[in-house]
Amino acid sequence: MSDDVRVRAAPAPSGSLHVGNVRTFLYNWLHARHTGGKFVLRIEDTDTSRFTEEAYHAVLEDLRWLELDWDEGPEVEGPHAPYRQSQRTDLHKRAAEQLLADGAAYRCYCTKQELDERRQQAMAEKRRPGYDGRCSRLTAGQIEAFEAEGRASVVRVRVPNVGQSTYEDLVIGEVKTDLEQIDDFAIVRSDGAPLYHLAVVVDDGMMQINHVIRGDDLLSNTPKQILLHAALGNPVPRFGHLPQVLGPDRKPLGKRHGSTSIADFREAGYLPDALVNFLALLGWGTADDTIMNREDLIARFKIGDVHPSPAMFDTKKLDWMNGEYIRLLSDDELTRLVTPFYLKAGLIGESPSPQEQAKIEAATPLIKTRIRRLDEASALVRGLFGRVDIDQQAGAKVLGADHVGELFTRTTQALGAVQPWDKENVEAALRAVAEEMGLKPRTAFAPFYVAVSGSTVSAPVFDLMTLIGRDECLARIALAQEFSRALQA
RNA sequence: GCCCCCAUCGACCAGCGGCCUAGGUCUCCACCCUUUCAAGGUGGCAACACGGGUUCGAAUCCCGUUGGGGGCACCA
Repeated sequence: MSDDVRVRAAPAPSGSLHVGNVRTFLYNWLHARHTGGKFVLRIEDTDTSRFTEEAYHAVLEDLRWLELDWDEGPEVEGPHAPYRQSQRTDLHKRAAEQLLADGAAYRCYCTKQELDERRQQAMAEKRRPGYDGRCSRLTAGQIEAFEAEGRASVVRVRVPNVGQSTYEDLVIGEVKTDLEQIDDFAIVRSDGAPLYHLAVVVDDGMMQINHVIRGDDLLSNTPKQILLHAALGNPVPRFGHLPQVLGPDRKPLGKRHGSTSIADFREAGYLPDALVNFLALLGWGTADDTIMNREDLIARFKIGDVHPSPAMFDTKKLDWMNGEYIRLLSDDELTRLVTPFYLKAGLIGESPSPQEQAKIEAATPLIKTRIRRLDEASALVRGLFGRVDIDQQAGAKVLGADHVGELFTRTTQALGAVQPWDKENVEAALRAVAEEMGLKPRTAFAPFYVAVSGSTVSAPVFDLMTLIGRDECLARIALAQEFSRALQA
């Protein structure tokens, strides 16, 4: 039982999750699923001023969208509830009292101002700017005097200043820290609010988390947490530190890199499976396989194989991979997924008519190999849902050619005779005209792309023409004919 | 200033002392296919940061340099 892996994700709810954090959660999730352990979700919402209920729900929604399911946590609950840190402060305070009683911690009466001054002085003298531990040496009389004075105090942990803290990191390997480098850190604020290190350690301990996998920005804090676990009498969990996810400028991925939240990726038309696959490969990989579904990932992922060096978030590869996943979709699935994007692009209304619905479905096989993100689809099939203004550049480039007038005239005649109006016949008619005029296919058909789609880039034109019908086709060709004449004049 | 972590093609990974003439994927380039754009197929360019060791043998182990990142809070 106690051998079962228990990991956790501990997001601070500040809106839609950032891809870097998601990668961390994913690795926790994969580690839990690979080992048959439990994945716990705990919301670290202690800083109530910064976090909203809305942001909290956004986090849960992101995880659900990504299909990273949690075994214990908000809404599913579990034996270690509550799973919101803000509801656990009493537990944290009690732990602090215990540490105080055991002598593992002490009250520090230095004021914020005093600490700031000393820190600045230390910096000026090029010394390490940490706390010097003076309140740990207070006499009973001095403490009494401070208390009588009504001085506020923080609670600090006594950290020995000799010796080393050593642990075996799951991804980095052995990590040694001289305890001299760690000063007596605060665990409770002067207003009584428990601080981060206390809260995590207490919660991880009570929730029996035995593998802590997190970003390496917490690496140098790990000895503190190991100390705290020991002081609290907890079994010390194993730690694994994941390197940063970098932006294209090789700086840690952040807000200034633009759209990096899960909500952004969802809106741009990335699929959760693609994102999961891609993120899994950011810091880990196999010799041969790139496209791996969740089962593959779970089967092959080993936390010990994670690369200890930082990885750059490369959108190009994500785009490619997303395209691969789109092509893996059935037509029905793809239709269902792109429809909201057509709505957003204004191609269709809230509740499409049967005719519109038929077009939506007919468009799917036409876009499937042509998009890498769902939001790219509407541009390719816009002409299917209504007339599109001719793009000036495309028009000038294609419709200005000498053969265009005759091509349009002859084609109009040919299309008038097509019977029945289906793709084979439409295509045959156009090819026949091209051949009569001795035109290469690409020069013969380009004008029709512009006439029908307004652009030279779109879904295949024979399909579009067939779908919009003869009358509409002839009308658009007539319009393009005018455009062409205007150019000649 | 002090401490810690990291270092293979442009990018992501493989490599755990000989299988390495360093492999795969994305990107890029060329060609093929082709109604545009894609998709698909074939081929190509491209890397062990540097310097010292250890060893019969090093991309792999050790040390240093350089470069990148993180930390040193009554933030998380």
